[in-house]
Amino acid sequence: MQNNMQNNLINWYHQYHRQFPWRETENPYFIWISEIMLQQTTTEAVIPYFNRFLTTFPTITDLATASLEDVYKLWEGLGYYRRAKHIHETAKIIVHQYNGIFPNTHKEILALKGIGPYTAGAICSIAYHMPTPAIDGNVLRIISRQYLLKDNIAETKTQKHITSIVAELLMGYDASAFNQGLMDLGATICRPLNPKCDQCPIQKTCLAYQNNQQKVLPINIKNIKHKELHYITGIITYQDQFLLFQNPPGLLENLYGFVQYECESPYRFQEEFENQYHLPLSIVSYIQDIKHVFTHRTWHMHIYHFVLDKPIKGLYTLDDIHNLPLSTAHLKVLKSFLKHMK
DNA sequence: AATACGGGGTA
DNA sequence: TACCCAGTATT
Repeated sequence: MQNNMQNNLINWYHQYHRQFPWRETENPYFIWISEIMLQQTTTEAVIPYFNRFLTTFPTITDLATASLEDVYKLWEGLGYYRRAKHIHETAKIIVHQYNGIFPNTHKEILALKGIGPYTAGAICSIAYHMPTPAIDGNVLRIISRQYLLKDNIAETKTQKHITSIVAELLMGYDASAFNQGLMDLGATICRPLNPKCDQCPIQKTCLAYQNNQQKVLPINIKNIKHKELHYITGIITYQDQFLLFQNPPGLLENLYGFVQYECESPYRFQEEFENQYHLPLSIVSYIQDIKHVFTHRTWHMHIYHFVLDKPIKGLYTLDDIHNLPLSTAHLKVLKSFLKHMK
């Protein structure tokens, strides 16, 4: 066996790989769900969601026949809720077009909703041992260091270049162990900050290490515009019920939340509400301010309690709310209100 | 090519 | 703060 980068990585992986629930199976359905959950999400965050999800929906057919609301509820708090919608849609397609069996060609898998180049490559290599690259943030970083690539990994051009390098490296090796080896190496050794080069199985072939550039690479320049938004967030009650609405397409699509307007005062909120619902609203009290940070915006929620004097559509008891998917931001708001009231 | 899309962890 | 995380879809 050659003492090359691939074998060094694969041997290291077999000896030191991390244990995860999704590594106890090669069932393509389980691998699929894990890879979707792991998109831009840490492994620790995913573990409980993965276990709950597959206990609730042990087969693709179980998932396909569930309600979208139940799928969202299981996703509550995990973020990027479009993933839940895509998984549900895709499960139905697999039942109808593939007889409930997860497809087994790269082309068919890549065509499924919510599955892009990374996820298709990961599923094909892990579930089917196909020689497909799976280029994620870890791989971009490791390959940049290994080959001393000084190009910006945020650019498509650089990502294509790295994809072609990995495709070549993979040939003749177990892509499952190789790809997962890169992920584990990136998470534990070849980390973004303070890489542990002294423990690295592929240190000998690492050009960044040889040139002492491991703390400089990769180059990752992206400009993220961050907006600060101020809202009056209304806890609107009628007797023991709360008024919620379901988000339109866009941010937090289909999740339930409290009514909030981007305005200056609770009196403006009253006006906005009366324009929209054609019903009067009384202001009861200020509750508190809560800040919630998203990737590209921050919400400053100034929370007030309002009451309705007539019932309208969209009122839910606390028991009802327990079964509805809410965003983490508005779960915080609800919690704050309940604490404030007792 | 740029932007929208969550939430939590880390230094 | 700023950046990162087993990225994808849309414009």
